[in-house]
Amino acid sequence: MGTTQLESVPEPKYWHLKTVLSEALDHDFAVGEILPNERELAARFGVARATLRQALEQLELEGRLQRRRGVGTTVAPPRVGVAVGSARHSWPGESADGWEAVDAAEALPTAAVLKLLAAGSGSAASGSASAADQPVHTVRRTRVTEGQVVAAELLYVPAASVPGLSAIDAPAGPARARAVLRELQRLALDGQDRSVELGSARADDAKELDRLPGAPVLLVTTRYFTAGGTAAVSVATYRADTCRLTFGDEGVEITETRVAS
Amino acid sequence: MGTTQLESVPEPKYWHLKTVLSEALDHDFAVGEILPNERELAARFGVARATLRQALEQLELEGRLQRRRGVGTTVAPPRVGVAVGSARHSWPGESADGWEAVDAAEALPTAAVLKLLAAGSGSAASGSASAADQPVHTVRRTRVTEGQVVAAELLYVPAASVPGLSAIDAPAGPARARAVLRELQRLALDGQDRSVELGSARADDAKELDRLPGAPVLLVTTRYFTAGGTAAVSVATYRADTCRLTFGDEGVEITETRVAS
DNA sequence: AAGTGGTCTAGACCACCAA
DNA sequence: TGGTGGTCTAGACCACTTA
Repeated sequence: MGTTQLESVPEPKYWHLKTVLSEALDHDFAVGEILPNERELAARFGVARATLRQALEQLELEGRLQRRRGVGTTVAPPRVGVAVGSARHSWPGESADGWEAVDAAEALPTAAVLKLLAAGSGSAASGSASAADQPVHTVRRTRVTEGQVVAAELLYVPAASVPGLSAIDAPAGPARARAVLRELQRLALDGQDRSVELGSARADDAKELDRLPGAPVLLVTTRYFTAGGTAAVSVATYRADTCRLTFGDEGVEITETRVAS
Repeated sequence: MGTTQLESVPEPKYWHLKTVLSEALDHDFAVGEILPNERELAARFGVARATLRQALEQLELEGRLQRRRGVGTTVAPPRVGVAVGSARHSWPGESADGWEAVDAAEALPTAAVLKLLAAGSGSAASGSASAADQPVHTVRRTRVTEGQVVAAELLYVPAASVPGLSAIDAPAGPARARAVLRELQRLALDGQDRSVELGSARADDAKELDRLPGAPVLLVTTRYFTAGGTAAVSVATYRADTCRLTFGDEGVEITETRVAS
């Protein structure tokens, strides 16, 4: 009666497990060190393997662990900070910032891409279905930081945006991708627009990022504006486990995060 | 022999399930509509409940579904875009942007907070342990968008940063929090620094965000610089399921994302 | 071939919400 | 009180890596 029943909520096992493991990682393990395998860890803590895995999954989500099938679970290094918003208003590929052109192709835009391209154009051009029939050049790029692929990007450039685009005759491959970027850079960039959200890796992106499909990723969507409207849209898929996106307005960079509870 | 064995990889059940459900959500369901419960869905698809849950978890991670214990699973509305980087270089609380001061307190900084505050100060002041002994004012804020709490923030202000801070005598509560912010705004802001990463909600943040502990969140860490160095640091915890962080340099806003595979 | 993490099952019980 | 999602178990088999 008088007892206030303060927090009688039983903490879930996996949550407690995660806390214990997290502290063990801080004190008793070095970066890169291999943990005991899941079956042994589960036995050691007296829980089912599924419960143990639930704790490991969260720690991996937080960038503390790295798990690879057939290999084992290792202690992850601190997340690498990748600059996303430092160079203000520039076309993709204008500065050597770790991006590598991979390939380029031409296709009709999906509904989602069309929607991204349509917004911001101001005039209500959605009346006719013309935009959907216009082909879109897609450029695939990859971003490498500290020897590791941290992001895969798809850039969509409507053929109508860039006049010189139809003259490109390079065969598929990096050369063609670079050619498309070069043409794009000829235009006057009026502004850009960026958003970040959580997603899960599509099969193709996952392969490029050396992760399993469905792995958590940070989706960075950028729209590039010219006087004519939205000239291009890119969707970059960053590994959420290993990356920290930085939007430093200056050269300064945050070195480490993790605010303990 | 001649058969190239093209992609003999069997797609995991939960992955296929997710695809099927995703398309069903697009075509046959309206926002807010309640899905059949997990046991029935599992039976309908002929899989174990755990497998069905794996698919639902991913869809929730992608912001397509919303699940509430004791209630059910509903179709989520499109993510709300919350502006994070629009107002350039301003102290927290300077513009009425949906943030509400909740409380303020004073405590010794944790090692992680200390680290964030130390970096960027230029001079090697880490020699003495003085900073660790200096109390830090912590301000709790909450951000509401469209009637929903989308973020919880903890702002750390070293007492040494702001001279007028020691004179504050307001009792705990919103009034005290606002008083601390007011003092902070008196300083000249030299610059700021921002990073975004994936995390899981601590118990206190989860409560504020109306989620379970461990829910996926986007951690936005901001450092505020004055001539004297890092004057304050804030860590904002955004609901990853419902939020899309926008860094628009202008008034333009992305309206919808989701690039289908 | 042996060992790892990834997937899947068929149950059980619990915490929470609404009627 | 009944129905929902959340947690947990003790198994099984599979895909992958390494030796």
